[in-house]
Amino acid sequence: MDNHVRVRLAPSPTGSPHVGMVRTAIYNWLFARGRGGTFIVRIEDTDRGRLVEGSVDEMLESLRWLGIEWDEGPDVGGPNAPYHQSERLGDYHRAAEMLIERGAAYRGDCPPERVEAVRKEGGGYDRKRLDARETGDSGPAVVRFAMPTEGTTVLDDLIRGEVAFENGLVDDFVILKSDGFPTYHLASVVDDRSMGISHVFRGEEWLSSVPRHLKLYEALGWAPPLFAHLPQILAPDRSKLSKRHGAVSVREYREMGYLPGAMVNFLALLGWSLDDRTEVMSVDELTRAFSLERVSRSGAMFDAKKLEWMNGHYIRQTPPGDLADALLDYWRAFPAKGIAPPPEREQVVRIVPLVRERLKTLRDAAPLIGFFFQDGVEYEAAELVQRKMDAAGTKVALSRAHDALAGLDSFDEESIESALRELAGELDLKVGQLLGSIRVATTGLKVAPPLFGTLEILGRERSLAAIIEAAGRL
RNA sequence: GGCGCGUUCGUCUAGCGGCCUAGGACACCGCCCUCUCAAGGCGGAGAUCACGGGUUCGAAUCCCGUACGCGCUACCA
Repeated sequence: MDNHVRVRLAPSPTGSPHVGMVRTAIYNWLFARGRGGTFIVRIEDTDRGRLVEGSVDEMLESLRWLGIEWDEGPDVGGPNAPYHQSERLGDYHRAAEMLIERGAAYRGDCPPERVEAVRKEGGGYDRKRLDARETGDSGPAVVRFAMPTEGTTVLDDLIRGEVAFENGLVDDFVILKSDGFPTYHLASVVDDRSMGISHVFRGEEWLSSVPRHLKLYEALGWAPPLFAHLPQILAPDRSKLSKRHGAVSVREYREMGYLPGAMVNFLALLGWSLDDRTEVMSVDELTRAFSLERVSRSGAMFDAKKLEWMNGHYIRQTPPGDLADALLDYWRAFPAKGIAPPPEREQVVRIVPLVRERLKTLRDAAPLIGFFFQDGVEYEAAELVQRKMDAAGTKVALSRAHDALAGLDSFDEESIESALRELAGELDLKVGQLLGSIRVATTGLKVAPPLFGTLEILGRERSLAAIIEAAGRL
């Protein structure tokens, strides 16, 4: 039973992959993986007017980046595979013809206003009146589904339970457009059937269309798949999430320095939970734990702050070597947010432990460690002078620090720390005051990685030179 | 307007009749730790469980109604 699971993600190539679409992808994927099923990506490109060049590639690239792998998709189907609906027009036309022959659909070429008008007259209207041959109207020909005017259609939704719809309230929707392309309703039903889809997980905005789909299956003589309508992802103002609310495409999050693991984990939790405490979960754990029973019914607001926290958590969990690789990859992909020229991996691996718990995103790294890779540091001389100190005192402190460090047998973190702490005592300064001056002198930053480790990595020569130069500026 | 779905701390949620004087996480506040900033530890504030009726010995949990929010109502998906 379980190995009959075949689910699909059916994106429309109309722009960048939205986080809502990605969440739907994650649920489908986790469900399939958890049950030894198949996960398919099918491109729903039936609206030629809204097609956006390159969006299929961007979509697939985003899924790949997230680690979401599909078993069948537009890149593995080969010619005539049903993965681009635009290549399967014959299927939809055949289905439409079948429906027309059975009297379940009809060709109508009168304008939409006329359809509406005839419907409003009510009382079991004769659909032939919608045909131009009868009415004398003329417009582009479309095929409409003859929706039953009586009875109730009931769906047993996997998440929401039974939902009933009055057939008479659903209009005769278009299944084949005048340009020869099918609408979503026909195309998805035909494809889900031909691809052997067992479960349809999609956004709740589709719930209202269910009676159409169920009646289509019925008229075609096909058994429908199981349905689960997922809660929506909301913007901070509870409206639908869109560009005006900030980043909505996964590409943007990638560019902002988010880790794919954090992204998947966070999105999985937007509308689903395991229990009352487990939040950080690997893909393996998610796969094992995911179940429809625990998907919530109400919409979930996209909490960027929590994503940020989770990303920081993932960064802290990442071993230094892996984090260095992630940073290098990130800088390579987005040079503007990196360090030029690209640093040596070895060097980054050494620095990473110093800043790992200070990063919320990969983007935070460059400003914090860029000085390691620059020749000189920039700062205002006044910044060297710490609280309750003056220029003269700072100058003395700096040159004494230089001497102390110069005399060290070994220029390692521990030796540096004890030397500097001792010096602070001798100068009757707070440790923070002394280190503050040295920090600015060597990094040019007021907020920087821990100083002792920083100096060790910087090395004796560079450290001493920077301190001397700073003293000279006072 | 019609139809459908939804409604527990600001946010994500736990809860599926008694364990709830409602638990966890993010955010927020305070303290501790501390070379800056973080991270971490400890503590705090924050939800009369949308509202009103029922059912029941007992309801956040079941039923009905109302309100509000969202979705659909396209030759868009």
